[in-house]
Amino acid sequence: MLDRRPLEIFLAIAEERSFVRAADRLGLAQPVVSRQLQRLEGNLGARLFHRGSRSKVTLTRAGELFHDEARDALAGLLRAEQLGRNVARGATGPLRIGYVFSGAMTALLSDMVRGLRTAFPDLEIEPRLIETPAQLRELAEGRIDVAIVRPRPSWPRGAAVLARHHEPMLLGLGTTHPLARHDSIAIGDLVPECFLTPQFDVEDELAETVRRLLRKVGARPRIRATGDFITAAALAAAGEGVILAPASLAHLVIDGLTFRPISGHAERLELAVVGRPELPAAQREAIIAALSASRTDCRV
Amino acid sequence: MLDRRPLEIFLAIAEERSFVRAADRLGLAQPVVSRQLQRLEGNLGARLFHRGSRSKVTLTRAGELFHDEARDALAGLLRAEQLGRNVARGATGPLRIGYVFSGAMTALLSDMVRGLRTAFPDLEIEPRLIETPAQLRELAEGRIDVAIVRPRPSWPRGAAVLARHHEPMLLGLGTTHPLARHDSIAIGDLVPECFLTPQFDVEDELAETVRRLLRKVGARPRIRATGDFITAAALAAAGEGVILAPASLAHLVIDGLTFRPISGHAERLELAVVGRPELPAAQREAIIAALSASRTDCRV
DNA sequence: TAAAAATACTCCATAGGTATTTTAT
DNA sequence: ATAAAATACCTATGGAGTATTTTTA
Repeated sequence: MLDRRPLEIFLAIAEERSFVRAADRLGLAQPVVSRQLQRLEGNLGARLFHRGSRSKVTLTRAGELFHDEARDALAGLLRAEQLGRNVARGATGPLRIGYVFSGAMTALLSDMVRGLRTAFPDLEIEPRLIETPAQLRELAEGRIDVAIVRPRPSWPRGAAVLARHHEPMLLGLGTTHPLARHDSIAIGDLVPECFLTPQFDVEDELAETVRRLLRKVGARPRIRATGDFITAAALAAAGEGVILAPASLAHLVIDGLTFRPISGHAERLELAVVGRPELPAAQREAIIAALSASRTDCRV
Repeated sequence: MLDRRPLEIFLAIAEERSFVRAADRLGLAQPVVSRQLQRLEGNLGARLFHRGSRSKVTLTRAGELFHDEARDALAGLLRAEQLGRNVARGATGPLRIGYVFSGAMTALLSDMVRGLRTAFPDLEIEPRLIETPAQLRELAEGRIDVAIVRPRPSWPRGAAVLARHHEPMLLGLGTTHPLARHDSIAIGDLVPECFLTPQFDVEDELAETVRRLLRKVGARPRIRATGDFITAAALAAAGEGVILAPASLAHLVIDGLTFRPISGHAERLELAVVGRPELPAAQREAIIAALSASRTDCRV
């Protein structure tokens, strides 16, 4: 029964202490203000203003008591509307990002987060490290909003591929390693080498990549799991083995470690950024913009 | 822009998880619900529900985020409306009662407070002891709502006289006092007596009444001020003097004290209950009812 | 196919506008 | 006399209804 308009009008009169000025402020004709207030007073059953034709309009006691609640109620409506619009634009609320380790290793995750943060300062960005299959499941269930995953032949119903990313994998090895004398390294030369791979989970991205690489020359790699990527890099620098890393990590300067391209059909790192169906357009665009702007090879 | 109706409809759909049932609950036709929600979604710029013809209607993520604010906003509106009505009925908010001492000495104040409390449990009743002229000033300025005062030939503009109260003043004196042998006492016999009067302020009601009484026989009273009424009564019981008290206090049993009517044109206690112009009708009626029901002689 | 939401239209209540009157200073 | 609120009357937006079509499990 009590609606928004009468509250606005009531509060405008209360602030302006005049029906004419209240009408003016709201862009209405004065009789509209008169009638709306009368209707409100009728509904509540009490006069809210003393009005004299020449004298100042003043709140009655009932009006004073009503005033605060009315203001709060209207503020509540405005806040709901504001929040609704922000939610719609994707400018507020939580945004849950799933990513595989490679997503963090390349610049994909950080570029995306930076771009979103710039566009929507109030967004609650929540990144979570999840393997690809689990991400796709959670994406379908609406438990994450964006997924950075390994490419799949098919995607969950309605999921939108926002970007595809691919870059070569480089070989990281100690500067004193014999192979470091070559500008690029043939896959065949890698057969006797020990590959150091960070192992996070049962499904181990990098180890799998290494296996695919050596399978091209009919060999199985020697693999040594390490706890994390930095450990692997440090051991490689010490000559304990070699590591595979995406090209975008080549600028990662580690003392005694150098990177070389792998000649021939080198393994490439492939990633895809996928948004859930109802991802707000503004967020989609911000993500695409952030990834297009990134220096890595990225096409939508 | 955001109004009450769309919020109600949004929340109804969210609760019922069905457009048809939501329409049913609100007593609307189903297309109304559809259109209103579409308009809301258009205004906000986001879908709020997933709807399939056969499947359950479920909130989108935007809808979930919007839901809480929407509910709060609507609750705010309802509360404002509720409070508005209560204020209008006079069922809530502060009610400031001014009263002169006689108002408390007779049953007027307590009857009024009891009646109002019964009718409006939530009312914040604030009684304040104020002299008559100050009460009338505060009544005109809207700083008190009801005044229990000595009658005046004219009242502030718009002030409504809710009740007039008058009762005889009795003489209180020690049971062993010589005058106590008479059933009623002539004013002339009181000339030599010492009147004990509680003195609260410069304007001293009871002392003034005593002076008016003795003036009828051309005499000036001996007056002895005491701090409060009970002290005066105790001293009178001890034979230190006599007191004047309204008849409604005659049932006040104090050991050694007895009351006698004053014959002839005895002074009468006159009080009036006046409400400020905009006093809610329900409060006016509750006051009148409370005072009519009281045993004291009271006419409106 | 059947149940539910969307669309197409019709109607009318009321928000809003203009012109005028009333009121209090 | 005049500024401001109230009243009278008109218009049109949009809220609500009925009938119908579209959609998907």
